[in-house]
Amino acid sequence: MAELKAPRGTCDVLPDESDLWIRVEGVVRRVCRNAGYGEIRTPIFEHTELFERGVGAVTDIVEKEMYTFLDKAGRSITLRPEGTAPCMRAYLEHNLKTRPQPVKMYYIGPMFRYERPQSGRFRQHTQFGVEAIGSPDPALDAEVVSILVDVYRHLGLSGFVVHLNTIGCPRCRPRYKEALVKAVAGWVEELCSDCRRRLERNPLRVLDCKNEACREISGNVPTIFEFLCDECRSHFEGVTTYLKALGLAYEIDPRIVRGLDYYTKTVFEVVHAELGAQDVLGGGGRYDGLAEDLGGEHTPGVGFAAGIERAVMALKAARGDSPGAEAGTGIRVFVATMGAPARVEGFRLVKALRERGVPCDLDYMERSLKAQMKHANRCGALKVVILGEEELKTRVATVKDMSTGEQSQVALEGLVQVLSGDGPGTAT
RNA sequence: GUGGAUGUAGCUCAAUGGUGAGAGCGCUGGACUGUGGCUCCAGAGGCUGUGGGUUCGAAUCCCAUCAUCCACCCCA
Repeated sequence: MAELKAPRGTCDVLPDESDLWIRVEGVVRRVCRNAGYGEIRTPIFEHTELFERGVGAVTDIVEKEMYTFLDKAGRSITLRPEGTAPCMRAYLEHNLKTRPQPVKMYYIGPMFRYERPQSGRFRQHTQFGVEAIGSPDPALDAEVVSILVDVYRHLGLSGFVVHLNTIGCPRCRPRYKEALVKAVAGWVEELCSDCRRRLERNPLRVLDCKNEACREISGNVPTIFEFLCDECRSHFEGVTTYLKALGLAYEIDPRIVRGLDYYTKTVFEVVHAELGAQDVLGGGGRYDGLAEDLGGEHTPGVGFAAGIERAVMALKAARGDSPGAEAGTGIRVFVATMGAPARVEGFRLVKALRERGVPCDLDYMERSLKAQMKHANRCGALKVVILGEEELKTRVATVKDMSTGEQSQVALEGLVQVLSGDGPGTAT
């Protein structure tokens, strides 16, 4: 057992698994680009103040989960815990309002939160997300939801559900909070200790408590829909209209409230049944107040963030998690050689094949021919080129098809062409 | 930060307080001196997480610590 291990809550993605990651990232990029979103790459650390003001000073993230340190000049720096505030910061800093609106951006990258690790939760995790900044149009809310869903659909994932809600705006939300507190007032004794605390700090959180008793109580409480102002009501209707137009299935779930302060109006989550307690694949919403929180002028925006680790977990759960017949190394051709002169020839051949875009490899362990064949098989090679003294002498290599076992003789000169699929192949 | 479970070979796991800690898979080699998958044989690989303690004797019992897993809180 190695004495040096990856820090708590972090992990290595080994080559076996990285294929899956690359697939997820590829789908994200394709779906985003098709919808007119360009990639933004913001720093991995920011001034601590950005998150204190953006995410909200009384959120759990800011209160206890940030990786914060002083740099050598005494500045307070924080490893980013989320991607939306940095995107908005970049929008304001670079005056992106001077560009055609809305500005649509996506990102993929690591986020950091000092939390106790558990299934689906890490101290460094990777999020992909999109932000559409500069327009209050409910069509954008729906677009953003559909982008997230499309990513999962294109990954072949099923068994996920879109939960949709609205949490109003600074005009109507306080009225609802008040009504909520009043409605629960008679049952405070029945609430769990966490919820009693929530009641004071953030009453909406009582709605998504997992405790049975709390759920029963909050189930009988008025929903926010009765308290929405006209603007929020029509915005929500707009969002649902557009979602229906897309034929996108969703469930209105008055319990989802989200934990970051900047959300207004639309909030949503995509949950997956097979993920355990941390079942949220991704979530997001509208944040029309964020720009002002950061000292900019009023600028509406919507977006989401989703966890790549969780997407990968869901994909693994779906395929029964049987990497089994080892995904292979992606090698198509293996060049087996015997003797030093043949190895030099093989080394050149491998280089030539790679130049032609054929993934190939040869032995580096001084293995016997037999062992090289075995190795080639395990690597998943489709063809093996055998080069020995005889082949060198006659300038004709033996090519074995690993699935049929058939062998053919191919002149060295035409080998690259045959193996790269250009020529019909076979000879002499 | 809180609660529970678990730490033995690269992986999955055995071993009543009592010889030199084992097996399967994987890895390397051989049977087959130039031919993979199947089979058989062999080899390499361990400070039993770490540090204390109890004991004639500890992988095993006790304490501490670290780590992992699961759940809470919260979130991706």
